[in-house]
Amino acid sequence: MGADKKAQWSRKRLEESEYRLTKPRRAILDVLLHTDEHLSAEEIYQRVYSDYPAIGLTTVYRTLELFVQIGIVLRFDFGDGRARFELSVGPEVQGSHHHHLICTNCNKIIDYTDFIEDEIELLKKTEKGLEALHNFKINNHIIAFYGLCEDCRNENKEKNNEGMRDV
Amino acid sequence: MGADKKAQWSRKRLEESEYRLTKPRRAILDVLLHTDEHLSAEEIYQRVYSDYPAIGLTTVYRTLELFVQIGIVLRFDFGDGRARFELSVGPEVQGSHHHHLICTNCNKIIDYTDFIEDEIELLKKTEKGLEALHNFKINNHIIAFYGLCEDCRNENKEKNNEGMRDV
DNA sequence: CTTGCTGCAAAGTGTTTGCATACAT
DNA sequence: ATGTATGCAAACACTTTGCAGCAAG
Repeated sequence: MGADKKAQWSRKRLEESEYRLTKPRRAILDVLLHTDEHLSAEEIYQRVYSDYPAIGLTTVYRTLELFVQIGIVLRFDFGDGRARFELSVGPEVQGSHHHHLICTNCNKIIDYTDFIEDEIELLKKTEKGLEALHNFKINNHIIAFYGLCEDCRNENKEKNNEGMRDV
Repeated sequence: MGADKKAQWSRKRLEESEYRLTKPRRAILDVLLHTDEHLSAEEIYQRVYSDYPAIGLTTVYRTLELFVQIGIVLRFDFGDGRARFELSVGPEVQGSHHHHLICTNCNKIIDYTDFIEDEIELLKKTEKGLEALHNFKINNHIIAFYGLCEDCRNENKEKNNEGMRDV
C-alpha cells in the first residue's frame, strides 16, 4: 500500500532536513523501504552490511534515532528486549495505519489492518477526552494484542502465557 | 478500588501455587500491594531492601518472573529500557482495569480508567475478529498513549517527540 | 531430610559514549 | 575549509546464569 508514496515521502523528508545525506543513511533508509518486517537495529545492520560492509552498528543506532526524530521511523518495544523499527507513513498517506498482534511464544509480529477503522475512531475520541482531562498532549498511541499464533497454538506448549503483557 | 480484594486474590493465588511461601516472596508481594506506581525491578528491590536488607536483586527478578507466570503480576515495557511491574487484578475483580498515558519527556506514567468501557467493548469485538481471522489465541492486550504531560508541556522543551512510539 | 530458593559474582545483551578520522556541503 | 557523521573500542544499564549454602515443607 503506497510503497512508492512512502519512499517519496521519507526520502523527501530526509533531504529537506538539516542533516547530511550520507551513504549509511541512504542505505539504512533503503533497507527499511524494502521490508515489511519490524527489524531490530542489529537486523538492520546486517542487511546494510551485506552490500555496504563499512557500516558500523553504532551508526545504525544513531541513524535510527535521527529518523525517529524527523518522524520517518517509528520505534516499538514489544517486550522482547530489543527495540524494533518501521517506517512511518506520515500524515499524508492514509490507509496503511496498522496495529500489532504479537506471539508471546515465538515473538512473531503480525500487522493487522482489520477493524482498524473502528479502533481509530474510538482512539480519536479517547485521545480528545484524555487530553482535556489530564492536560496531556498526545502525539501517538499503541495498541497490541498478545497471545499465541497459529503455529505455537498447535505445538501447544504448556507454558502459561497469562498475565504476560508488555506495553 | 478493591485493594483488599486484590490482596486476598493474589495472596491466595500464591499460597495455592506449587511454590514455596518464602520471606522474599511475601516481601515483594507486599511492596506491590502497597503502591499504585509501576515499579521497575530495581525500585522494588530498594523498597524491599529497606526492611529486609538480606534481599538480592536476582531474587526480585526471579520472583517477578514467577508472579507473572502465576498471573498475579503484569509486566510492561514502556520503552524506557527497563521493565515495569504492577499487580494484576485477576478475572474476579472487575472495574480496576486501566490503560496508560505515558510522557515521552519525563517518563511519567498515568493510569486512566476514563473511557475504558467503550475501549474494552471494542477490544473484545476486535479480539474475537482477530482470533478468527488470524487463528490467534489472544491472552492480553495493551493500549497506551504517548505524549507530553502537563508539566513537560509547560517547560515546552523544543524536543521533537513526534514519531516516537513504543509497542 | 530433600528439594526448591536464595544471594553473590560473573556473564550476557542491547544500547550509548568518547574520540580521532573521513566526508558532505 | 569547516563542522557534521562515521567507525571503533570501551563503557553502560538492565537482566540472566552458575553455583554453593540455606531453609520451607
